[in-house]
Amino acid sequence: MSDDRRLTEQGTQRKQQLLDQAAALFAERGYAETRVLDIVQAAGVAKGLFYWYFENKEALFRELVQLNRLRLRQTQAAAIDPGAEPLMQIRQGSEASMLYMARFSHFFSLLEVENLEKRFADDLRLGTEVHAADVAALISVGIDDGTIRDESPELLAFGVVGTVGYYGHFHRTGRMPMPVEELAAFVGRLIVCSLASHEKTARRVLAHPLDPIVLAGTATPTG
Amino acid sequence: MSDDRRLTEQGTQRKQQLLDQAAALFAERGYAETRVLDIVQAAGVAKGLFYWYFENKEALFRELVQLNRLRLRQTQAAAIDPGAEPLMQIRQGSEASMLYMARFSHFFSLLEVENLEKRFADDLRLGTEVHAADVAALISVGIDDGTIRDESPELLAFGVVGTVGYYGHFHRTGRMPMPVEELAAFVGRLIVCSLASHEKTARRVLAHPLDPIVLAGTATPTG
Amino acid sequence: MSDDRRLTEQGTQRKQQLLDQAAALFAERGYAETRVLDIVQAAGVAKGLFYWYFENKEALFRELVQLNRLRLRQTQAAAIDPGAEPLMQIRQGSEASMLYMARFSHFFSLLEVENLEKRFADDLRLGTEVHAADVAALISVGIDDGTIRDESPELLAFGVVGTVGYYGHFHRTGRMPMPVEELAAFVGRLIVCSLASHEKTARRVLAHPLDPIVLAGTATPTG
Amino acid sequence: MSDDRRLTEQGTQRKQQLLDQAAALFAERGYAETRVLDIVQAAGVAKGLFYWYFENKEALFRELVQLNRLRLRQTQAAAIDPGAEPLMQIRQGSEASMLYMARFSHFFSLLEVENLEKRFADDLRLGTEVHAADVAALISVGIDDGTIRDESPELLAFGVVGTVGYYGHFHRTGRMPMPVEELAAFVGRLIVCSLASHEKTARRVLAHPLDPIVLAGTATPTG
DNA sequence: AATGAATGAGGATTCATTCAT
DNA sequence: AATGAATGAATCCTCATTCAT
Repeated sequence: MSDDRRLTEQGTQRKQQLLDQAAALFAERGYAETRVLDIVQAAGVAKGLFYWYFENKEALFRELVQLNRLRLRQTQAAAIDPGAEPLMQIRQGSEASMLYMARFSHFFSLLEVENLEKRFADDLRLGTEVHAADVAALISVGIDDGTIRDESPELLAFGVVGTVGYYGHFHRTGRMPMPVEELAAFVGRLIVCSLASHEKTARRVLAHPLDPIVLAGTATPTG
Repeated sequence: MSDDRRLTEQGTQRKQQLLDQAAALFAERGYAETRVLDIVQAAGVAKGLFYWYFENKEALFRELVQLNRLRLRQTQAAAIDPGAEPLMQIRQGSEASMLYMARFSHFFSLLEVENLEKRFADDLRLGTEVHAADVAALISVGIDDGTIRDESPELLAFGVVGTVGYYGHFHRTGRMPMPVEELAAFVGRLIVCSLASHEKTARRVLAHPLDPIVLAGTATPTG
Repeated sequence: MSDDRRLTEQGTQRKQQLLDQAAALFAERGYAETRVLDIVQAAGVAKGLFYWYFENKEALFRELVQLNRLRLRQTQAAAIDPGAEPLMQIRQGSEASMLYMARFSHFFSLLEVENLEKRFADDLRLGTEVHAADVAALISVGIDDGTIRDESPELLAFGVVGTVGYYGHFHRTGRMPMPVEELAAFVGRLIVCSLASHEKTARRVLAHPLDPIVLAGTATPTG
Repeated sequence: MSDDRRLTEQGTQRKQQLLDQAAALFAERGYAETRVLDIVQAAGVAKGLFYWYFENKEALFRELVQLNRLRLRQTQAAAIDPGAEPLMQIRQGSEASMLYMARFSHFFSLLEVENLEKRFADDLRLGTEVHAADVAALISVGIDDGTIRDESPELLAFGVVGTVGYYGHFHRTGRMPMPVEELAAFVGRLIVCSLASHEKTARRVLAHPLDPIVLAGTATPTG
């Protein structure tokens, strides 16, 4: 592949198919352990075709990561009620993230490669960094209006992102034997409790259940 | 290498040296990206010598993980006051873990390899699993005596382990620009707040500072 | 492509365009280093089209060589005055060759591929061989009439061909910072001096300048 | 291979062996057409071993070129009598070059890759460039003392280098069916005639035969 | 004529592991 | 213990060529 050429309808599908198969394989056995040959074989095409659509294996990976990040953000945005109080927005975002991660776990596994593949670090980090910044902003507001404990917003924000990430991870690796919705709700509660400045604030935010969450990109088989 | 033969004084040092260099390289660029050649070059010895001390690359990795796990547990055990209340013990263990992770970050990175290398999953998982079980037991006691929120102990325990893990990770990746002691204290507070059943419980547990924590294995040059 | 089918007007142009681009690329980076993809991209058409006009890459190359050889011979023939003395004819042919090589340098580079691509050796060799034979015949006459040194005509002929070839090469590779006409005149002088049996013969042949030389194929955009 | 490591006696031999085989193959079928596999198979070793001694195929090639250039210069230096007149020195150098090129023709073929492999152009050009500069210096002296025709020394020098190169080439490609010594003598004569300012100068320089020429590096099987 | 898609043989390079000394 | 040498399976990627539309 040389540049961003124009793809036909069929071409677009084929590319998507390769992305899908690659995502599944990466999630199943890891990036390094997945050969280009595995991907094309899974898609039932010849090896050379891979390079018609992608510069190389790494480029495919990056495309995958980018795509995923975009969708997660869309899901979060859709789940958050801009009019709600900060703590509530954080809760909404967290639960949405959990559900998204569970739904597209094979995709999301990719984001955990962070340590093994240093060369992807920046791409991957970007995701949490942006998310953390969003949360930090909400926390600042919460601290100002007294609903959130007065600690460093950045530090607390990393806690939120981390908690979501870890439970997602535990869920993916099969250590959370429960419906995702239940887990998501639990994580929401945990985060609210860890941030709330007072018991009653926490209780108030947790009082009523959230609206059902709609995941982005559900239509395509890619997930 | 065939079996666990007896090593001379020099041999032991040489082996330790290889373990150290490997740990540093694994942490820096990941397992798959670190070649045996890199390790021996870093240690300044010939390639063939590697196999005098280790069955193969994987065996070295496992040895590293095991060693690390052992030390972490020792550190935690030393930091925990068996007579203190559950929440306090959890706090002590968490802070100790944070300090340990910061001190031996190059070692600790290994525990995050989890996803990429499926074949190490079990070895690695063991660590968090055991830790989580310990914490869960303490949480159960706390729930019974009313100091900890009445949620699934297992779920909450994963939160504790996860929080420690994530902040450790963020710290390693240079996103926590502060002294480790401060970060450790923050994490302790966060965990206490997320678990405590009531504000006053949290306040009580957080009232006085912890005893200074002694890290295991500090003596060796490896540590 | 299967046989020599009849091309439409546009088809002929398209083919010529591909030949041109290929010639330029071959000259610039060599045969093996030029991919079919490069050629079609340079021509702005799709890859598949290449095979509509050419059997394969090798066939294109041979076509190019043949075309080039033909033109060179035409140019030489036009420049030579059949009535002049042998040494003069050789001089005329040499200068004409130099000018041709300079004018169509991208084409002419092809004749130097000889060594790398053994499979083209015969095609390419043919060119110099024929040229050398022509020159040798003239030399024989010159030896007989005493104007040319009495050495093996074949050996001397290769010297003429070689000299022209080398200076052409040096010129192409940018090591002759002077107008081609001047270089051509120099080469003519050098060859005359190297062949002439006596000083006065050389002086006589070099006494007057040559008629202006007309290059073959100048009309086409290819040239 | 990483850097310039220290080789054992055996290692040095093995490396030389690979260089030899590669030189022979490159000369026989060209650089691009020679696979690393061919080289190691010719040497009877495993593929991987190639990379123990050479960075890659290109590095081997460069090493070969460099080695060859060095030897040629040594041969030339040994053949030239510093006390002789310029034209004589040029004659001596030219004949020595011819003999060297014939003796190590498989090596020397490499220098003709010039056009095909643009990426080697600089390495290869260096050889002729240096040679031409040496000759040009001698020519300048000859022009000053009136023994050489008054033309641009640089231009004339390229003629000398080119003539030697071309006859060497013709010889290698089997078009000079005669003993090398004879061909070398002929080339010497041709060059002298092409440069000499007067017949008598040429005659004087060509009057007596040259001392026998000793080739550099004859001892090793490498040539 | 023309295009984008698809094929697959082929070649370079890496690297864990073994071997001889 | 230690070294340099050797092995070869594994894998990425290239690119001429063919195909379907």
